[in-house]
Amino acid sequence: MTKKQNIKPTDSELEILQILWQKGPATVKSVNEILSEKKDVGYTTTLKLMQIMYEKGLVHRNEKDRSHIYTAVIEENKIQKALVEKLLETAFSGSAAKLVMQALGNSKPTKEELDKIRELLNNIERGDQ
Amino acid sequence: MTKKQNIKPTDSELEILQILWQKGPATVKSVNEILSEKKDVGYTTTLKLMQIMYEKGLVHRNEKDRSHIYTAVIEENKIQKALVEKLLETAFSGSAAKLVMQALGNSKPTKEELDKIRELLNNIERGDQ
DNA sequence: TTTCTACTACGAAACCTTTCGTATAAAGCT
DNA sequence: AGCTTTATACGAAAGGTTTCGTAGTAGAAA
Repeated sequence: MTKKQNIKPTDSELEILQILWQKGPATVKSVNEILSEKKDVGYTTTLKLMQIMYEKGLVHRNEKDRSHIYTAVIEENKIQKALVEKLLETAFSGSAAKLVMQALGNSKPTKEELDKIRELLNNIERGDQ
Repeated sequence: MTKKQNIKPTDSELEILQILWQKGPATVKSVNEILSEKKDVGYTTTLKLMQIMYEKGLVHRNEKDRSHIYTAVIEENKIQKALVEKLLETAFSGSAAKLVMQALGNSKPTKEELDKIRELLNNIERGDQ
């Protein structure tokens, strides 16, 4: 029986997960440093959030050293998938195409990205993957 | 001075907005009927939510009849745009292409949808629209 | 007119998220 | 040893969302 994995991080938790995905294992201190670059947040606030995330099983932590080292447990992909699915359901009535059009319509993808998407489209059509 | 329009509906509010977008103007009763098909929710809960949405300016209501008729004020597109932008920022580090791949990878778009997306890709590349 | 039904209004509880202050303790310094 | 620094732990407040019970009321039915 493995611990049930919570797949619905809050907004603040997501911000922290993003940092962990990007940096890899990190201490509260370093996460907070990055976090406070873009928002005004106290150290103990970040600490508390990360402790809660630990209780929820969103992160793992190594307590060997005095300053614990936290690691994201859930893969970035899984969260992305869940969030896209949720958005699809709650705001696009399940139409992925509509979501895609919105996303593309409001951004400036590079030629490379466009080509990658084309390739994916072709694969889907061929029934690949 | 027009009332400031709140662009961040909560999850429950979104569910209601979706119904209003789909059905057009509707009473609390009919919204609740649809809502309770997929979740267990009491009538007064839906009523309260819609009253709050009214206070926030998310919906408009016609009080002529005894059962008020509610209409979504915000356009579906605007919310979709805002939500996609938020998701892009909070979970995809701004990469629309990644989001698109996720959305497509986990759904089965029809040939028509695929073609529409291809067309959009071409337009973007040509610098159209 | 009285009763019944179908509404709205509203307060308050329950719950969740975010924030931060204070307590405590280990480690390093003098 | 005593003092300072740097951590964690934890409780609790503040604010927001969701839920629902109760009260009030207009209109229909008897």
